[in-house]
Amino acid sequence: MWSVAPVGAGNRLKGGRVRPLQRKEAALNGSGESRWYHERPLVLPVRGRVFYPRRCTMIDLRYIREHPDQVKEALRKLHAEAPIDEILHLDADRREVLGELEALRHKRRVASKQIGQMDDQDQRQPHIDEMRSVGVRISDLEERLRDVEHRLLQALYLVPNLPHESVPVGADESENVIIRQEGEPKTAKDFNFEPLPHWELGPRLGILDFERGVKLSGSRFYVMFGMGSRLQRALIQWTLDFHIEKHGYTEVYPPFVVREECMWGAGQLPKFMDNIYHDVEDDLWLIGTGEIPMTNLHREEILDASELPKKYVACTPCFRREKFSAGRDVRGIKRVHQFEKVEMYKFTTPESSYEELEKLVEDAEAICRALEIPHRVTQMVTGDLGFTAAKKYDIEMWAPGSGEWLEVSSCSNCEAFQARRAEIRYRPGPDARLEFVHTLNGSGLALPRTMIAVLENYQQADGSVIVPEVLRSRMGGVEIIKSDGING
RNA sequence: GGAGGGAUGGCCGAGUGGACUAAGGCGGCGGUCUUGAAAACCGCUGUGGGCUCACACCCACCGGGGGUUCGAAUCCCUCUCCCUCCGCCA
Repeated sequence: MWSVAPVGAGNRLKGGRVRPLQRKEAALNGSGESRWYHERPLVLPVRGRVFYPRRCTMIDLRYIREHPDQVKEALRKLHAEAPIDEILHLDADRREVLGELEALRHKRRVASKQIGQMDDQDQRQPHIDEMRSVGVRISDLEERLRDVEHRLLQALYLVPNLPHESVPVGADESENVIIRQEGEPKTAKDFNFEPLPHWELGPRLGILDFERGVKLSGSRFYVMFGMGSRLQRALIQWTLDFHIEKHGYTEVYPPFVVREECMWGAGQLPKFMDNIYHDVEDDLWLIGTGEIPMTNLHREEILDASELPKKYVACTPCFRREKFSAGRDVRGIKRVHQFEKVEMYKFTTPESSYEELEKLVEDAEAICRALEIPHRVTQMVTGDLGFTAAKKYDIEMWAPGSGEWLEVSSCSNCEAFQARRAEIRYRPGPDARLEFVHTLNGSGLALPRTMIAVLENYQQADGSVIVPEVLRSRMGGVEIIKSDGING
């Protein structure tokens, strides 16, 4: 059960919340007074155990300990905050307590062995009495240690990944750097008519239905019909096959709901707690991206150096509460609660991860190119990196109807950030120490936005949409989606 | 949903309060022997942390957590996971 030393509210995660959890068994059998609800500490559990900093997060802690100024400087560039001073303080506390505790444990161990070898009860008793008092001190120190480690770990989990040196410094997304662009954005002049946004185009064709989405599930939900649904399915299959056959990825079909520790491992918790759907009944979490199950495929594993890099691709639904973007992008299918995404994921050695990041971006771009849709690659500046990435590129497709560049892919190198949280390691050589792998993820691509780009780029004056050539064989040879295409 | 059985090192597997510093075996690494290999024999073997320039040393880890005890793989409580059978079911 989750019994740890009591921690004051001030030690709880900033912005987090402590969720009451139903634990009938615990309430019935446990020692606590609470009847039906237990407060759960916000500590990463792994296989049901509390995940102490002595485990994998220690490497990160050691870096903070030895380079506090660099860490603070990096956080400043990220425009992020983390309790570094608190971490340093707790770390010092921890080591002080630990030193004292271990000395006492050693003393007890030696003495206990001697007591076991004594026959004479009168001879034993004074030693037993002494060790009894040592045991009390050990218990006290252990409780202090638990408390300190608990607080230390909570603080550590608030530290975002630090940026790679090659990432340009910038405050926010407005300063992101355009790396390259392929194709010219199409304008009304190119079309010879005013291109429609997909939220008009789709319903007119009878392939997108927002009213029924609301009827079934509420705002930000939608229904696709006929050739719309078929177009998406063709895109998914074609994209998966593309990455499998041309880029050497292994297809994965993972669960779409996961345990809480998967969320911590992938870096979704604690930061994005309020953006994730969570089933309280069985304590399962709906994935917001395929990155989550794929990160955890090798959680707590030691990979063989010879099998790196491991490259996976999966199409998964993604569920997002979008609590942080209320009122933004409310029209169309650009920002929705449920969508499909083809996700690429790599486990690599530290030496090759940046090379693999470039390849990852190229793999995603190849999809844009094959679809013949203008796109560009942008690099995130430090202020727009997010919580888990050390370096990140976005790929944007031009949507002429909506009149904007649409982020269809995001490719990140998380370095050891997720590997450390999920404890994914490999042995670099026969006698080498275990090291954390690097993990990378990249959409290849996100379906609704790719659908938007296809619909808006391939639309014609009469409201019909040409099917991109590469998809036709998967759509029964259909070349044009017309308004009578519902049953097509 | 019901009943039962389990969880020990890379793997198999012994271990009911003190020599567990975890038996034995398999695998792996090194060596002896050999022209070479096999076999045989000998030795070694995990993870994390603390303290260290380093070595050495110390602490923890037998599914997780808590407890009893001078002392716990072993006893108690609790949670999780896995397996088998029955029931239900796409």
